[in-house]
Amino acid sequence: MGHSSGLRDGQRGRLPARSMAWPAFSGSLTDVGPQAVRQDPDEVAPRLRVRGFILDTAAFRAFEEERRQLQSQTERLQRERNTRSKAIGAAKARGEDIALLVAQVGDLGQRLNAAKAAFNGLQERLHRFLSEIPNLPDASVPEGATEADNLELRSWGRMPQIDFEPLDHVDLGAGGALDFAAAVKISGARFVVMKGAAARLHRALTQFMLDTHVEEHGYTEVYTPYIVNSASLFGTGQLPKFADEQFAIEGAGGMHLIPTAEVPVTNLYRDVIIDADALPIRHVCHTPCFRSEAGSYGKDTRGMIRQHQFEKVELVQLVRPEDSWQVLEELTGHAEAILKKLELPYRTVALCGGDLGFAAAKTIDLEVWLPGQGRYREISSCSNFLDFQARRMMARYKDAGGGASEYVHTLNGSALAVGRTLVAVLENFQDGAGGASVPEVLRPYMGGAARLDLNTI
RNA sequence: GGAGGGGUGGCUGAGCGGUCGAAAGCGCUGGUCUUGAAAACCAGAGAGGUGAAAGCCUCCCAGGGUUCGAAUCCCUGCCCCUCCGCCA
Repeated sequence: MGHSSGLRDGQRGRLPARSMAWPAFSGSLTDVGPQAVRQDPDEVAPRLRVRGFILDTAAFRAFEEERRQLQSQTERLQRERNTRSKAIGAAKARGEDIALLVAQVGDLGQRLNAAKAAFNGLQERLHRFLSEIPNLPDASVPEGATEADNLELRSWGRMPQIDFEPLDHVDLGAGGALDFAAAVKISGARFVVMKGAAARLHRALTQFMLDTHVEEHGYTEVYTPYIVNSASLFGTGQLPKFADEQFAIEGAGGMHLIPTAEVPVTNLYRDVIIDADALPIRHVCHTPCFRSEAGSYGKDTRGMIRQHQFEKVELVQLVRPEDSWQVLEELTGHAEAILKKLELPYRTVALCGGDLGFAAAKTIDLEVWLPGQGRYREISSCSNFLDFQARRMMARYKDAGGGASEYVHTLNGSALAVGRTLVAVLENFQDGAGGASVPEVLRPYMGGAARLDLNTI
């Protein structure tokens, strides 16, 4: 314990890369982040292979060897400078002539600067190398490369009895309720304009989800900025590796549109030592999410399944390490509760290693049944990050009695993606007459209406 | 947008370019005292890197510069505060 491997100190979590702290390593090899690489690359490499990440242990060893050499050289010169300067100061205090001493220093400063530059350059490359290593998957994560290898855990609900050919949401909204053409004109592909009943349904879903999590699941609602700095994106793991997937704001010094509320909400606790009594911390937050969808060309181009802008109600928890697996189950249950209340059939799957996000140790997806497409589609993703994000952002907790601070564990999950939920409601509750019935729980949010007319806007 | 003032350890707040990693107070930890607590008194304690260890090296917002030597001087950036202007 207390063992640490920070690359740079006193500069925690700030970008650019040069000034970012590498979070410390302070635990056993079990269930720690890639920092364990520094302890035992050979132990970590096979575990990373489960998610398809090949750890270049040879490169790492080369880095370490160079680091060792440059660091000791730099520190030796620093020590010499300190010693000589102190001697000069002491001589001066005694009123002696210091000219000779100063002359003896020679080109020490030059040599030190050169050594420092070499060391800093190495540090930067090493830091980049380490910060692009994903979290270690939990032992329970199934092997596999793609979505097809995900493991179905359970399913809930009954498929709707539709005695006509079900339409998908694009056709259901073709009367203008979902206006993709308008969105193309004012923005471009992968956007939607919702009108009339659809727009109201979208708002109703959001309010319903927020109210449920606040009133029934004990979450505290937060409202956050939709634009964040790079340090925040580093903290949750979107940077440096996934810059392409974010929308950066030009000329704004590293500001980005948020890809998910996870970023601003989790980063509320960046560089914070939380009172242990305050745990668990539970936040629910509704935000738009912005994703460039780079690399998904040709994928889900029809409809509003994959958009550059969508709304999401997100659950975020910060918990004591020993509680995080239990909390993953609970948090997933909170997301499931929304689907159940909406009477939407879904199934639960454990993501395989290859499908796992960068920062997650384990992820459970909820997939809702879409009659219009005749398949299940992801509508929520609930993950345990263990201390991976906490290390990146220095989010720690401390017991009241003092003692060392420890990293919290962070979790989050969509509950739910609002746009996809709207799609699911329209497709599952379509009535074959250009409309859809409104799930009971939503009616109070829809002015009591029991049916949506999608053709009148 | 304009004009000023600032960023020092958990907090408040000192700090002539040379034993300053940094005074003091508060808070914190341990002890004495007390039935217990409070008060009082005494003692202790920053974070990190590296190394088997001794030790050595960083860190006074960040980056750069001047200097034998920078918390202290200079430049740039970021952030905060006050006033003016504009504004949902």
